[in-house]
Amino acid sequence: MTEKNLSQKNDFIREIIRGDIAANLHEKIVTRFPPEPNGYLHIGHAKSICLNFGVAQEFQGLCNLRFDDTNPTKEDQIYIDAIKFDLTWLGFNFENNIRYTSDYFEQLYDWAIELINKGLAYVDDLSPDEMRSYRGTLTEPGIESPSRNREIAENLDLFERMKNGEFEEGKMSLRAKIDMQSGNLNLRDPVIYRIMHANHPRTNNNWCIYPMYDFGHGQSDAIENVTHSLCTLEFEDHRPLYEWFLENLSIPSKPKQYEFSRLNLSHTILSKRRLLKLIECGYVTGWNDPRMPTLAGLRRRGVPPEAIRDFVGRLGVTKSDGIVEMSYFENTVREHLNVTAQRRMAVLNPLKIVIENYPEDPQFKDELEATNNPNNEDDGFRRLLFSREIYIEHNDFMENPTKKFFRLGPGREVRLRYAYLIICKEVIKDKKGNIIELRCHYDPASRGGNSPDGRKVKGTLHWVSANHSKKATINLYNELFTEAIPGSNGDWIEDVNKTSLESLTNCFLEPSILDFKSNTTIQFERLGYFCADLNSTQENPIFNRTVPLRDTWAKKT
RNA sequence: UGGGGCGUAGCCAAGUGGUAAGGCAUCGGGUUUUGAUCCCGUGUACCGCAGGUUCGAAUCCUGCCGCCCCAGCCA
Repeated sequence: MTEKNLSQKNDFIREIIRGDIAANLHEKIVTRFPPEPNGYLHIGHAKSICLNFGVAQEFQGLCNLRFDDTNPTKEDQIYIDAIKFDLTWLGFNFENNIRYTSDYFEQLYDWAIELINKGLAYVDDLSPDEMRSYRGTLTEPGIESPSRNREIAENLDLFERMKNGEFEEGKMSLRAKIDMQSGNLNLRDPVIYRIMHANHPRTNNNWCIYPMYDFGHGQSDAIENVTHSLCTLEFEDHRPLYEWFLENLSIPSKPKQYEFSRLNLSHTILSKRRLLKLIECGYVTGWNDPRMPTLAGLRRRGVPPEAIRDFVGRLGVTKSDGIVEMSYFENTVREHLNVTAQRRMAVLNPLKIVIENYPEDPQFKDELEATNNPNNEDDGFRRLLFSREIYIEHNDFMENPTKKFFRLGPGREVRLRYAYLIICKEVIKDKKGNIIELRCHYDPASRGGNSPDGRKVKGTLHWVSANHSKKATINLYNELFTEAIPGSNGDWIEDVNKTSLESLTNCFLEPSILDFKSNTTIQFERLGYFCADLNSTQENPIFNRTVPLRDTWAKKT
C-alpha cells in the first residue's frame, strides 16, 4: 500500500473509529503520542506515531505529542529535544500540540485528594519489599495493608506531608483502594503517588511526589479530550485500572483505550533499555550509530523518512504479535531509493587497470556523459573524466573464471559503464602472487560503452579514474545481531554481530559524490545505496551504506 | 491451580456463514550499458487441534493445545 491510498487503510482501530463517528460519539477524533523522554525514538515508535498522527489526519482530528514525564530520575531534556527533532524529520507536525504530563501535576494532585476524600485512596507506610510480599503472586491473592483503613483525615494529612517533603523516598506512598484479591495484579491497590526527591526537567523542585504512569496517563488523556488512547498490548491489563480512575474521578471526558501489537523486527532489538545497554557497553557509538534501529540511526544510515512511514503502513495494525523480517524493511527502503536516488560510481576494493593503447598525454581530456538517474530524467547528466589508469572492483576480475562469471578475466572483454569496451591482456602479480594490476586494451570505437559492431559483452563494470577520483572511507553495515531473535538461545548480548561494521579505508569515489550532503542518499552503481556520514568532510570523506542492492549473483555463489 | 491477549503459507496480513485477497521472501523465465530496476509466471495454506450447529464454517458453539504479557514506589 502506498501513501497515496492511506485513507484506504483498514484495521480494527480505524474500524472502531469509523463506527464511533457513525454513531456520532465524538465531535472530533483526538489521539496522542505519549513518549517517555528517557531515550531516543526507534522504528517501533514510528509505528505508533504513524498510527496516532495518521488516524488524526485521516479523520480530520488532532494528535497531541505528550511527553509522559512522570519519572524525573530517568528522564532528561536532551531526550525531549531529540524526540521532537526525530518526529519532525519523520514528517509530523506537532508544534501547536505539545503537552507534558507535568503540565497536569496540580490537577493530578487534586484528583488524588478527591480519591482520598471518597475513601478510595490511602497513604501506606509499607516499604517496597513489604508491599511486594503483601501483593501475593500470580496465583495467590494479596493481603491488605494495615494502613488500608486509615481515616480520611489522616490520609489527607499524611499525603500533604508527603508533598511537603517530610518523608524520605520509599517511606510512604499513596495507593488506590481497589481489590487485593483481584486476579489482575494491577488492581491490587496500586501505588499512584511516590516520593522522589529529584529535580524534574520542567517542574524543577516544585514537587517531591510524582504520579505513577497509571494515575497520570488516563487522566491526562481525559484532560486533553483524547477520544482514542492507542497503546501497545502490554497495557491491556492496565485498562481496567485506566477505567477505574476515570469512573471514580470528576474528569472532563471519557477516553477509551485500545491496544495493538508493538513492532518486532528481526536481527535487532526495539527496547530502549537494551539499546541503552548497547551504547553503555560500547557495542555501538551512540543513539545515532547507523546500526541502531533508532530514527537517528536510520537517518544517519541514509534511510529516507518516507520509507519508514511506508514500511509501518504496510505492516498494518493488529493484536497479534509477530516478528517482521528485516529484509522486508530493507526492501521497502530499496524501493524508495530506487526511484529517488541519483547514481554515481565508487570502487570499494580497488584493482588498478592500465589501458595500454590509451593516449599517454596527460593533457588529453576525455569527457563522457553519464545518466544521473534512469528513473528520473530531471536529474540530468554529468560528465565523467576517463583516463589511462582506472580502478575497478577487485572482485570484478577472476583469473580463472567460473562458468557463470561474466565479468573480467584474462582475454575477456567487458564494458566499463558509460565508457569503453576493454579486453584484459595481462595480469600482474606481486611476489606473493597477489593480483595487483591488470593491463588492458580498449576499443576507441566503443566510446560511451556502445558496441559499434553489435558484438555482445555480458559484463558491465563500474569504474573510477585513478587520477580524478577521491579517496574515502566507506562503512558497510550488517545486521546488529546474528540471531533473528536476539537472546533466543541465551543472553541477548551474546548475539551481537561482531562484524556489524566493516570499515573500508581505501575506496575511491567519482568526484561529484562529494557534492552530496548527509541528508541525500545516492546509489553507487552495482553496489548499493550510500550517504555521507555526519562526520564526513571534503578532506576526509566518509560514506555509510544504507542498504546493498539485491544481488542474485552473490546469492547463487 | 490466577488474570489478560493471540493463533490464516517462511514473514506481514485481508477475510465478519457461501466455499481462502494482497505484499515481502522463494523458485523459474523475459528485457537490460547497474547480475539492480522492470515485466511475466510460480504456493496443494489439514485457516492451531478435536468435536458440534448448518444445505454450507477460517468465520457460530463446546472442549483442548500452543505462544505472548502481568507479581516496579518503571513507562
